Amino acid sequence: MFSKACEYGIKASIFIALSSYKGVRVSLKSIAKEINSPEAFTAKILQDLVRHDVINSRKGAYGGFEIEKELISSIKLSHIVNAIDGDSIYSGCGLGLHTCDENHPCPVHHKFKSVRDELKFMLENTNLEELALNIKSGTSFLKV
Amino acid sequence: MFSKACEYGIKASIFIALSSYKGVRVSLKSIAKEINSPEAFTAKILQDLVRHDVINSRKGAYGGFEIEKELISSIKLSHIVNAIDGDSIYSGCGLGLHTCDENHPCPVHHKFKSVRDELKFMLENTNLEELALNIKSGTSFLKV
DNA sequence: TTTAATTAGGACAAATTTGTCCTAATTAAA
DNA sequence: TTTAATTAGGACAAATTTGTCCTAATTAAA
Repeated sequence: MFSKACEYGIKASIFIALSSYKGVRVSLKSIAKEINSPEAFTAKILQDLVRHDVINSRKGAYGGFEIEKELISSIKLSHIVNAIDGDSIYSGCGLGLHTCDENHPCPVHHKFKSVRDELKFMLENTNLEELALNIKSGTSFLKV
Repeated sequence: MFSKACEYGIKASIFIALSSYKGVRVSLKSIAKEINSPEAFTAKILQDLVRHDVINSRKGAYGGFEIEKELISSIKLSHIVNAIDGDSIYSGCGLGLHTCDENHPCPVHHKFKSVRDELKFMLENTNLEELALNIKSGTSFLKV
């Protein structure tokens, strides 16, 4: 469904949010350990998220990644997915046609519409706060 | 959403179904032309579909690909997708966790459930007949 | 039986995604 | 000012997906 990069990006963002609530920046190292991802590859993805203003970074000693507490609830899954994979999952034709719309639909266009719309709605209406809280309460898990 | 291979596989199957209604086998060449796909790569995908009993092939002169008329309406999108991509789209964890279920859900498990279920339902309840008929009537299109 | 047309399939190449390694730049504490 | 800890980012490598080329096997007509 998502690329590996996107999967790591989502998990990393949740962990950063969780830690930001406690007011502590987290290092690449601890993120990679916590979400069970390859460190250097995760670094690239985090750079991407920084560039897209999803997370903040601070270089140097005592540096790391964080998200402003007040912003956590306003960051949607769609922001993360868009930053890393673009919007091709829920826009773009299911069968890869160059142009595919109501006037010139691919064979599965209408069949897919509700699935894509629901996916889009879900991504745009799920925020980092709720995901982080579920981790905190032990209702969901970041690895294994 | 799907792999390129799967996109080609779905489009090819629809075209083969369409032609099989007319009682004519279609060659790889004409399939690739009709669905605008690379010929040799399409060949591999068709082999896969033959092995999975989604379509039939006949070698040699006057050979090509076909589907038994009576079976067309019983072939679901899920059969094609499963043959080529497996079932990882609608089973398998959205964040790539090894084990992810009700007892040990990833952060997006419940959020994704309805999307995945709807996708699964759609794939399992859409058959080649209806897709082929829409092409025939000009309601949908296989290329551009 | 010969020939032309066709699928099957192996070997490989190109493109993309995933992942690694190394150095530069930066930061805060000592 | 020095040092240790850290992100940024370039270059590259491995793995996977996508795509190509070629020959073998098969088929039906002539």
